[in-house]
Amino acid sequence: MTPTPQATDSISRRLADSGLRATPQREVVYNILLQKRDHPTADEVFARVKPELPGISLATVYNCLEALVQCNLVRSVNFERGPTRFCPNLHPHAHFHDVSTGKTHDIDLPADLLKNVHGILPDGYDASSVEIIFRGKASTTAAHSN
Amino acid sequence: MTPTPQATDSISRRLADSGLRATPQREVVYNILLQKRDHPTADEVFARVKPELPGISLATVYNCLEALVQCNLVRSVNFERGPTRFCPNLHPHAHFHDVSTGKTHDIDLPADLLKNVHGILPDGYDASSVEIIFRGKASTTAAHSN
DNA sequence: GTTACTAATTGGAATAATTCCAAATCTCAC
DNA sequence: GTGAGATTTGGAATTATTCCAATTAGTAAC
Repeated sequence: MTPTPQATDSISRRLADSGLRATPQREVVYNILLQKRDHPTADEVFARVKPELPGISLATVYNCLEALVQCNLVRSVNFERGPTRFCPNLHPHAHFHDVSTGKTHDIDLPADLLKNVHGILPDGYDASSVEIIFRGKASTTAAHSN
Repeated sequence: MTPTPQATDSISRRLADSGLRATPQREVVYNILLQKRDHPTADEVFARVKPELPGISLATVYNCLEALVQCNLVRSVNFERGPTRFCPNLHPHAHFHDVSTGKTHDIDLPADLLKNVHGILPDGYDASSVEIIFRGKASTTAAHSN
């Protein structure tokens, strides 16, 4: 649950690999995402970062999130209509959007299923990524993560 | 490819089933969606409807689309960031978003795969729907539909 | 360590998509 | 035909995001 000690190192490397610099703003934004994995919006990230970096601007938060997405440290998710949400990227996972709580849960995506899903594509379709989004209700016992 | 003759009947019934009225605007909007299944945005639908119904407003197009979605005649899809897109709902299908052309292709979703996908949900998660969105490139030979 | 170059940040303005609202209009049931 | 409620309309308002120009910060070469 606490950020890993080598997080700062890894973010530097990852950013550098994509030709981007590791700035304090980017590091703080990333750590905020790691701290509470509830798929926050850019606005929510902004609010959480401000106490730590009072001078930061919303535009910078957008920039940082974009940079983190670009270097594959973070994934962006879009549910219908609303603002884009962000999660630090681990292993392949689907998203379950609970319509009664509004919360989003990560659902582990087994490799073989991922393969089967790609298998439905006809010849000539070359998918670089696939996003799977469930909508429904999660019982309270299931709703521990968010 | 041409709208089915009984489309007007079926839309009336479907709307009524959801407690909604069948207005000329709703019928025209629905027929427009049937005529060209290229997943248009609300703006695009507006542009296509105007020649037929010059007095229609954009707000009404949004209202009509919402009504059609509500009674399950139409499905709304959201790719990252951009505006919501609409398709007349047939059988279960995934979406392939071609990043080079911007076009969206329907991908047939076999029942057994759909079942497998739902199978990854842990106990306590009850999904009412699932959306599968591929991103990538389609070869020109594959890209006949849009 | 300066210098010079480029990237990143900032705040505010601008844009895009959608929703809200109040007034006019239409529809259906009676 | 009248009345209640649904629908449409146009414009204003909102939300999320992007753009922009000016400043600041980081980096590499000397």
